[in-house]
Amino acid sequence: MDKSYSSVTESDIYQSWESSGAFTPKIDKKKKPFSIILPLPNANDPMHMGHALFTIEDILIRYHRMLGEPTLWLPGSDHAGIETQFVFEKMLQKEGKSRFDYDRQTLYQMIWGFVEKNRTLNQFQMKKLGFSMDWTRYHYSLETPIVDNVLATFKKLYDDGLIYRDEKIVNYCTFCGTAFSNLEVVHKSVDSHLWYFKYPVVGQKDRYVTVATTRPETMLGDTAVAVNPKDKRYLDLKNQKILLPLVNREIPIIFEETVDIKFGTGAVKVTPSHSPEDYDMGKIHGLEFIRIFDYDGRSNQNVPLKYRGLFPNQVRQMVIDDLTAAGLMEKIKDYTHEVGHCYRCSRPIEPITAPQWYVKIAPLAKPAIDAAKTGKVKFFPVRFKKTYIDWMENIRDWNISRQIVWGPRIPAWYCLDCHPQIKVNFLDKNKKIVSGFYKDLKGKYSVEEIKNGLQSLVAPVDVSFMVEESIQCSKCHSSAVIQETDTFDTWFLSGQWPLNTLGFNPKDPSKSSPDFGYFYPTSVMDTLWDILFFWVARMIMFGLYLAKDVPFKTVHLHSRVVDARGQKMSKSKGNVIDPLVMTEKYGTDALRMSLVYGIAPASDFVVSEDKIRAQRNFVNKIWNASRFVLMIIERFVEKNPKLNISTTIDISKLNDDDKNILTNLNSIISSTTTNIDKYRFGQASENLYQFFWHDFCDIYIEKAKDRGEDVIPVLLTVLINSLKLLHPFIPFVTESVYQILRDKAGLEEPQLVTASWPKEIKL
RNA sequence: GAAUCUGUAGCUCAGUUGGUUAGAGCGCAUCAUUGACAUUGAUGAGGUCAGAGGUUCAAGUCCUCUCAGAUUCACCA
Repeated sequence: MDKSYSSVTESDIYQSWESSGAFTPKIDKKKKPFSIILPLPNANDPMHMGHALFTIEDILIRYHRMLGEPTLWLPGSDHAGIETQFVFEKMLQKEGKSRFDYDRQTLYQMIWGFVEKNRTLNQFQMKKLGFSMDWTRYHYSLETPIVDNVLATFKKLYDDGLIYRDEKIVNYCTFCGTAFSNLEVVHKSVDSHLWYFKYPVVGQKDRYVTVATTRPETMLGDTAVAVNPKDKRYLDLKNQKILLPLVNREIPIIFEETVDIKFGTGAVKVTPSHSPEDYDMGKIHGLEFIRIFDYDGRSNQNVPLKYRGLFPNQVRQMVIDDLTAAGLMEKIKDYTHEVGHCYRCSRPIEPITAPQWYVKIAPLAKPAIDAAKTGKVKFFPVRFKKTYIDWMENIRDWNISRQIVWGPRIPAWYCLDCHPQIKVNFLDKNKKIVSGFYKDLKGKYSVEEIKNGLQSLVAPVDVSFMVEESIQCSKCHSSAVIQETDTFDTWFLSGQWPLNTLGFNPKDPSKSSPDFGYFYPTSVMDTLWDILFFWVARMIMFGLYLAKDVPFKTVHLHSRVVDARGQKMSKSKGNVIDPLVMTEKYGTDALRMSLVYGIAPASDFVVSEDKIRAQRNFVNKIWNASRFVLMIIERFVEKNPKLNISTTIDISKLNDDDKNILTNLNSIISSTTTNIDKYRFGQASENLYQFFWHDFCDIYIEKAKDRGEDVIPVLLTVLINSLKLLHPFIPFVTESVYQILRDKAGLEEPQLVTASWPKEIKL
């Protein structure tokens, strides 16, 4: 609202709504509820245009509230594991520090404090945008009861045999210091080269096998060369060995059908510890796994001395130089290929073997696929159903462990006395980093000192663990028991969000809160399509697994906001339009309207200041038209101080103009209702705009200027019904106008936010 | 490599199950208006709906192909 028109501010109106209790639904078993769980924003993140699109949810919520349904919009915010830690580490970096300067308890406390400072900011901002959320039911993902539930879910999965540890090849970012799921890897096309190396065959002078590779540096970890058994060029190499150059290790030649005869030379160097395909080959052929890069990104003791302690690109150059010098470089060709990059820091991902925690996903995915196929969960737009099912049918086991601090730790405990081969990293009393195997450190450091200064531990996959917290080992009764330092993938927690925010009890579902029984499954999950797999799919799986029902009946995927050049808005590109700046400049109503006006579902759409300005003019129009109606009423009251204002329409007294506008009103009531029901917000807002501005203002009101007081009932009826229809889109101005009208014309309903949705008028 | 989406007025985009002269906002032109309107109103110009073929009484809308662009998924050296 343009502030110059009224002394009532948007925040006054918001407060009056909130304090009236309008946002807090009352459970009424006789009525069907309507509920939406807010896609939880990151707690440390200020709002951007993407969040402003929650306007769509507010439209649904306000509409259903006006229909008289007990309506819940449940807000919350997420600790956002890796995202937040990444932001925090950037701050540390500016101070010349790093995460390695702190033990994990201290680091956790520091991040906690950082998030607490920012956590209320986006709440304030959501209120600015007029979102009618039930703040009495607000949740934060690290609240103790929520975390307890998440840990209980882990326990249940474990008891059901769906949790396991394995040392597979994972997507590891050595800069972020953690593994990622496949979804978190961004594939980018990179211009590089194919290097052709000659590997000598053992015992055969001048017989070489030439391999082609994009990653020369990994050759130090080769443990085989693979050729296709049908490849005639290599038939003589059965049972022969290769002498790996630079390393002088004898490695076998294996025959593997998956090797493409046509690619390169048809011979592949095999590095099982640093390539996903080679890992599979290594498993099938029982090859040696030699990991040559450590989790800090540097080469380790598994390579010859001169190559140790270096980053991959440094090793690459040395290997190329040394092979060239040895006359083993056959040729170098240009080659473009896809390389995985960290979605967080954009550095190349190092495929690396590491022990991780996994969820067996197939048993969870199956019911979630069925739910989509049978329509228990509906998708809008429907094309996303196919995307969802395709993805779910090809899903792989879910790596839920992250080697970061910020987030709940995986509830598993190891006994260091039973498993002295566990490696620990910690800060000693003097704050110096100590790394090593427990068996070597045992005499020198107490368990307490290790625990207090702990940064991380690495436990081989064959060690046993306990899933109940205890002070003693259940086998040897040692008190050297230490908790896993891996934390959960954020989505493991947020995947259970609808359950946990509504008070589901995973230990005993019958003891869940009344909210859960009433509001679950929720009505709609509205979110951006880019977290369909990350979040929506996981919520469906967890919902069905834990509560035996889907978490929401409809998934509505909304559009993505892009800039005028079609680019995704992001801080690093500097093309962000700040919704709060727009709110200040043009009013919240104008911003909201511009976010839904004329948009198609789930396609990118452009927000520009022009568009917002156009909607500001519309909001002004509403204000001014209302002022005109008020003026007519005031004149009437001056002349007839003792008469009441009537909104009752006497059909026999209507002229053609009256009949026309009322017919149009009826049709806009019915079209707006179906358009919102079918998520056609763009159409709904366009029709309303057209009706109000042209049918009502330009035609009816213009003609009304020449008429007497008899115009008042129709004028008021159309205005009030229009305000109601517009209210979900344009809440502030409509409410403020309505309340003035209420006082002048003696209307019954106290506020628009809880007023009844219009019904067609009988003519 | 697989899948999906997009191509409609100068710009940004709507167009629901195929149905009369294809719509909006911004911009542009002309006129009017400053007594609801930090303006607004009236009128108008501007489109072979990417291209080709097909189905149909009827296609922007359905089918096939071509061209152009975007995105997502994917372990190919």
